[in-house]
Amino acid sequence: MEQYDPDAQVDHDGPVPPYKQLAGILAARIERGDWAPNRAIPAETRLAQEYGIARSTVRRSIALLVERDLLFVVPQRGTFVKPRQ
Amino acid sequence: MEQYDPDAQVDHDGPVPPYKQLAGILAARIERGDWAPNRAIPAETRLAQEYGIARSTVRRSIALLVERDLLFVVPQRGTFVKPRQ
DNA sequence: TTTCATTTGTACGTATGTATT
DNA sequence: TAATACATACGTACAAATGAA
Repeated sequence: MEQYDPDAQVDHDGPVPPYKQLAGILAARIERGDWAPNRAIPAETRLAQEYGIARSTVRRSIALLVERDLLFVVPQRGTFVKPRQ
Repeated sequence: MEQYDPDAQVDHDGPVPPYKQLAGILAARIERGDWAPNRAIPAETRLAQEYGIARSTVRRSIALLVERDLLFVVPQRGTFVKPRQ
C-alpha cells in the first residue's frame, strides 16, 4: 500500500479509488497514533461523513485494514486498533 | 465452511446469510466438477438471476472463494476455477 | 423491565467507468 | 456499434446486539 498523508482528504477525481485512499489514510493515522491500540476508531457512519464517501465504501476500506491486521471489528461495538502482533 | 448440496437454492429466510450459502453451493459445484479448472463460472449477473440474489451479494460469495483459492478473477474476462494447488 | 441510541451486518437497487469481444 | 463483464461508488433499508437511561 502506498504511503499516505494522515491529514489527506479523499479525492473523488483521481485514479486511486476512494476505498483505497481511505485505507491508506487510516493506516497513516494509526501509525501516527491517532488512536491507541484496543481503542475504537470513529464509527463507519462518522467516517463516511468526515471523508464524504458512502458507508459501504468505508466498510471496504476497513475490510482491507482488517485483512492487514491493523484493525479488528467487534460487531455492535465498533472497530478497534489491533495491538502490534 | 459447511457442506452444501450443489443443487441447493438460496434460502432468504434462514439464519445463514445468502452470500455464505452461495459460497457453499458454488464450492460444492466446483467440487462436483460443474466447471473444469481454468474454465469460467457463470457471470455474476447470471448467478444473481439464477439464485435470486443481488449481484453485490454474488460478489461477496466469489470474494470468499477467491480467498479460499477456489476461484480467481480476471478483470473484464470472468471468474475462473483455480486448478488444484 | 422497558426504551432508546449506537454500531456493525446484511441486502438491495442503481449508476458510471473501463476493457474485451 | 453493440453487448458483455468486472470495478467502483452511491444511497437506502432493515436486522441484531450492545449498553445506557
